[in-house]
Amino acid sequence: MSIRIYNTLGGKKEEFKPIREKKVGMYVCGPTVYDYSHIGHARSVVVFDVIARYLRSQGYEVTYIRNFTDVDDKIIKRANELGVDSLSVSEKFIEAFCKDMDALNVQRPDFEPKVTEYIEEIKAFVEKLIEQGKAYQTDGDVYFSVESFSGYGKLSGRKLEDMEAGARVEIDERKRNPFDFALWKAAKPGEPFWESRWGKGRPGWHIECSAMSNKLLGETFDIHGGGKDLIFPHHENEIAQSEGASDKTFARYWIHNGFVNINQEKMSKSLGNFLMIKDVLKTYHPEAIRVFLLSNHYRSPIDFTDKAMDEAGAALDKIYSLLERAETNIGAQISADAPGDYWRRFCEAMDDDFNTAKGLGIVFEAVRNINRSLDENAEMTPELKKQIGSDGSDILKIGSILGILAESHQTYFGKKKQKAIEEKSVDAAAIERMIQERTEARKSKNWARADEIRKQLEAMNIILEDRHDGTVWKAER
RNA sequence: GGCGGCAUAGCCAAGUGGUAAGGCAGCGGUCUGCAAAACCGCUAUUCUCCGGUUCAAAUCCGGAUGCCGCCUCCA
Repeated sequence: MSIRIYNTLGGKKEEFKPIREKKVGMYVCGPTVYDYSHIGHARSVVVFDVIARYLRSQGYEVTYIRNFTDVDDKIIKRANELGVDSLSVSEKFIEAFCKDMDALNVQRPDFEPKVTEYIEEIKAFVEKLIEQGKAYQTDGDVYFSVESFSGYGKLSGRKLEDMEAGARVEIDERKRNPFDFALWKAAKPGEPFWESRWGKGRPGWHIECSAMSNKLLGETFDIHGGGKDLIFPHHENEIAQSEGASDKTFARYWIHNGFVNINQEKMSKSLGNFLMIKDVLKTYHPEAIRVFLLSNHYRSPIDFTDKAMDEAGAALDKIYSLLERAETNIGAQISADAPGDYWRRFCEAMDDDFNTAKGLGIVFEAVRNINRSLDENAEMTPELKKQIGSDGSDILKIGSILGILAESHQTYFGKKKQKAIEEKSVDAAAIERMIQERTEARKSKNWARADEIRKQLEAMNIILEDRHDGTVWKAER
């Protein structure tokens, strides 16, 4: 079974064939670190995290790279606002980014290159383009000449002639074509700079990805990803530079994820509705965030609402509850191994352009079927135990790709209780005492007292479940 | 102005030629002292609308309407 990927370059699904058998080079554009990361960054990072995990599960040896842009106008601006140097701004937000992504159970890429660590490679790349006559220098700036690259516009489906009518680009007399873009920018007073043949300056925005991917993955690699907004101009320009310099295909498969909207509105500075990951994490379990992000196809827009997040949380509860029930019934811990039918169907969904939404549907089918099996069979026969262990194992294996179900159900529900205790200032010991009293009341068939206690707890957002082996409590969402 | 995407039940959503996954909410039922949880059943004869191709279309083609994104160093 082969994997099919929707390639932005060409605009259709294609069978995925890596350059080297069973090896994949993947480069994803990371953040410009001038602020905390928002939920949109989370989507991009989670989507490509899942893609990397899935490819590895299918036997590919993946070299996954995600860069940090740590020199940039916005970082300099922020540094000036704060009265610190730009390096301390970028370091601070790189650290914050890593903290957020660790919280979201994102696996670290193999390399996380920073622009400031690849200045020599970038200068050499620019030099090469100048030698080839594809870039030119004016004052201390160096520009790439878009007209030197005949394929310019092939990724975004634009033509230079058409775009000139747009008139949204300021005319810079020093550029030969308004769409020429900076490879190297001369330093203004007070800006960070590196010495170069063209004077003191710093890299332009696009060149870093070309230089770093070239160094780490070679002139041609398999997958290049990022948010949809990067298609133009960023990725278009990367192609122009890289293919201009090497005369070879740059990246073979271009994958772009859709945006996250907030209550049907685009996140934007004017609306001031940027939703930071660190803030969302205060309210929702990180795995619920992943479930939410993966419940739509990665290319579609997705709408962040409290309702959608509550549903994602409920979905996660449902899966963990099933795992708890299954382990209790078979009297053993379930581990992710011995792939079965659900896993096979999950892989079919993922093979079709990483359809995580369909994959999650398969998880719920498994959950329902196992629950039914447990409802219908009072006797736990060895065969039944084996079946449930195997199906549960599929769920965990799928979870290991989606990056969910990484906790034990004890930890998961324990944390939920803990959170309820802290946030709603309930007293766990008091709850236990009340439950104890209710249990006594029930034994003596004092239903009125039993119901009264339950009502009291309900008022504290505590829900009771009377099970065969005792009463347990849960915090209402 | 140029380019691209989307439109599936009350809500979210998968489905790219073979007769509508899954989740949430709702209603009815099983279980329960009563609940909760879980399960079962019901809830789109139909996929924005109009044409066309085909034995067959939510799926392909043309058109209409509506919504959205990019063309601004926003993932």
